[in-house]
Amino acid sequence: MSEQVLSSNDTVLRRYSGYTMKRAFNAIQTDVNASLAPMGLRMVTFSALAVVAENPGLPQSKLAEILMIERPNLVAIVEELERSEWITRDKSPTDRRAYQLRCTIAGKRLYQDAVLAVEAHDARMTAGLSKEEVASMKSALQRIEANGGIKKGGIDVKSNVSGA
Amino acid sequence: MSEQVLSSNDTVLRRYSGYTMKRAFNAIQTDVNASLAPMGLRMVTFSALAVVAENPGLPQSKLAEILMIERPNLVAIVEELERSEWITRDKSPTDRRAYQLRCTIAGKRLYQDAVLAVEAHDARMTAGLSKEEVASMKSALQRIEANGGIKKGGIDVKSNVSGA
DNA sequence: TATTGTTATACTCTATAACTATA
DNA sequence: TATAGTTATAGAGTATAACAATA
Repeated sequence: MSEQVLSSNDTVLRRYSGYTMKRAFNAIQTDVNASLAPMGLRMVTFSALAVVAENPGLPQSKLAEILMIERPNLVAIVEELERSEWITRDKSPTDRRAYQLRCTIAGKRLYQDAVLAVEAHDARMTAGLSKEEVASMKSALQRIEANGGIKKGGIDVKSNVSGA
Repeated sequence: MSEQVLSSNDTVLRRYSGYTMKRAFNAIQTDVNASLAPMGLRMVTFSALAVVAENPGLPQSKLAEILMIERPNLVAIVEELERSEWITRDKSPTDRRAYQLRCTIAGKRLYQDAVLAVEAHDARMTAGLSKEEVASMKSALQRIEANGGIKKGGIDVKSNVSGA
């Protein structure tokens, strides 16, 4: 024993917003997925269901844009919701390339239950924080998100980092 | 047109901390990886390098525990840092199963450069927020992380953090 | 020419089981 | 028996190219 391990902690990383945010988000994701799993939903399928419920008739391309998911990756998500008969995909009468997404009755009912589960999850995760503290945190997070979209010298800053 | 698409936004999801946090973290991750890529680092390899730099001699199992990475997944990360000759893996004299991780001179130099890059990244992402707002956000995020470890009716009660 | 939805594909991240060599 | 490091593997999540049908 006593391998001369010092404080053996991550103090040095805690000064970066990103590290702390990653750990908090991991905790959130674990908890929300555990909360939604019993009703057959995941974080992303809940998000898609919510946006469809609030924007009936919207096409997949719009849903993908709203959730910032690439169109190819949305296909399986929409299929999953359709297979469970929580949403319908009807051909658009004005654009025969597009589908109109809408919640079924069962989908709306599930969505209502899921909202309660996610609200309970949110309350659990923010326990000990005042409404003002949570509001302030969300505001800061949205500012960070907005700052991310800013490109500096006209150079396109994207995420693609392939090895090699 | 007028596909009857309403606000076509994600307002309904913005009330959940997790959704806003996911979007903010995506922005952070994209930016930090773009910042570190030119020096051959990613977010996770930077984190590992930082912890090794601050805790010379620690074994992989401890590094995995600190960063909350499963041991099998840490192997490739450590290999990557070793192959680049930024850390060394010496057999522990007191436990022949374990390795002692240490930064090389080049690793320490790279780490210093990377710290500057990550600090610049952090300043960029939190631009427009006061020091107090950033500190408050981090505090809230750490509280959320701590709340995640707590199981209510069960056995798994972890650390009870201060406050409340 | 551009867009919608799709297929195929590939790379990353994450989680688990099981092995070896030690303890 | 338990632990340190490893291998193999499988599941998500994410990104791009290219296609058919349609605009």
